[in-house]
Amino acid sequence: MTDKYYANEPSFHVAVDCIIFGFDEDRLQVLFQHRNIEPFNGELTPLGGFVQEDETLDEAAYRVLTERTGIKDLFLEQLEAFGDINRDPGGRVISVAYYALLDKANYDKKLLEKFNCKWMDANDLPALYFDHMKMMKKAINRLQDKITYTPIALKLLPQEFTMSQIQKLYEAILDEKLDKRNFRKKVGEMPYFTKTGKIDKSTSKRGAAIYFFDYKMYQEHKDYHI
Amino acid sequence: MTDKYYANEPSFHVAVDCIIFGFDEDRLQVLFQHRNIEPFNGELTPLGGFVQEDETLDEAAYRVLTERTGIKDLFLEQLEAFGDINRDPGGRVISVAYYALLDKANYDKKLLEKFNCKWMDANDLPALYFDHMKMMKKAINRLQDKITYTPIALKLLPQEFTMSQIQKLYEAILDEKLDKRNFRKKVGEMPYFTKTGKIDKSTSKRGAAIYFFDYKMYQEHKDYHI
DNA sequence: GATTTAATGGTATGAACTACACTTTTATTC
DNA sequence: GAATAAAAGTGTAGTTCATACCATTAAATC
Repeated sequence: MTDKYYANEPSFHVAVDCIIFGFDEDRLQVLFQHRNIEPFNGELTPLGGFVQEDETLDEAAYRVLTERTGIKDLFLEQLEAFGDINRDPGGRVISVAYYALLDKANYDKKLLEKFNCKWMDANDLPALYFDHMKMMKKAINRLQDKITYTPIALKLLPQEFTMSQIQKLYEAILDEKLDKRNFRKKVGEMPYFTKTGKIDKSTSKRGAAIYFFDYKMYQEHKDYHI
Repeated sequence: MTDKYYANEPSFHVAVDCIIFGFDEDRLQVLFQHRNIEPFNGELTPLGGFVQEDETLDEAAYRVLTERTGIKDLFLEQLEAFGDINRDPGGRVISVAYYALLDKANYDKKLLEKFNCKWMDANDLPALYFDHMKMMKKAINRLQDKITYTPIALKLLPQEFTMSQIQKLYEAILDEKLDKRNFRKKVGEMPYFTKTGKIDKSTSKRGAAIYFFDYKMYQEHKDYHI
């Protein structure tokens, strides 16, 4: 990389930190890793890594995410850059925070162990170092906001799901009970939630209709909200 | 700055770019500067500068802003970090975009000339280089979003203003006509818009009531929206 | 005092959200 | 095979909120 114009300007290590959300039955969860570098070696942190010269910020985040979870079908979005001078006592590091949504069921257990990762309940987070708690709060706020006008939350579920599952998912994210009939009414009005015809009997004797989300149709009818 | 832990990681120039909004009678405007460094020397860009070792990102943005406008009472918020590899042909630079709102009336004309700055109409932007147009779009979207649930737009007006002024301001930002009665109804319901008792006769024979925004009261009654 | 110019104030309609409780289905149990 | 249990599924009335829509008022100018 040529640097003939800006050579006199200071430079900084730049990292990405990914707040990775998963969903388990009825709980929103966040993925942490035991840090394997000093300082704070061994402590829990969001998954992160340093940006390399041959990658964009988004690519760095995607790399960290895929190499440690193996999951490629996910939602990933930047939150904000964090640049306080002493945010990391190990050195001046500017960190760009991301959040991601993925289906835990796709997560390779071996990778989880190999990288020493751990799911934690989003309502019961461990003590966090640096400004990681700020990132967490920002990520949860963004997620809560965004699921009210986009269907990104579905990335937390398998491709097929029941109404009860979506509702539990929304309740977990928004951290409040929702009215069943009103919720189903709204979701039912959206043309891109489609019945597969299949029935899930795993959670009730009666069985629940299984839906899938028609991403193609969604592109044409974005005008409905949950 | 110690760097004993991360010394092997790459490092990058980090810049801030500020999308600065102003308001003039009935137009939303954006401040640009003629770039004074190669490449693209002389072209219009948002106000920007390199982050220094002794400052946070926010501080860098605030510095760029105050040193070139002289204004200290403003709204400043980060948008997002931009890190494409070739976004700046002059070298690898990761830029953190900010947007700011300020009252043009406070702007020192001498500084404007000294730094070769120029207000442009937000609906009639010049050709922009790098990813500056992306930043612009993001800034305008954020602004449009945010004024519907916070009163930040008032930072674009003098401390005292008439109802017509706020309405024109909102119309300029949202780029649509608003119904006068409905607008006044909503604003009137908010306790923190307070009449000063003064009357502005500059724009009408009848005269319009002058209001001010009670920031203290706002802290207690955030539950009203425009 | 006639004219001009912008400021001011209210109502009726439709849309959207909220609250709320019983019936259906079928596997399991006795 | 009748009773039970457990979750899925369904509709309506009330209320709140957003929208559409103009005539009157005040004061300065001529």
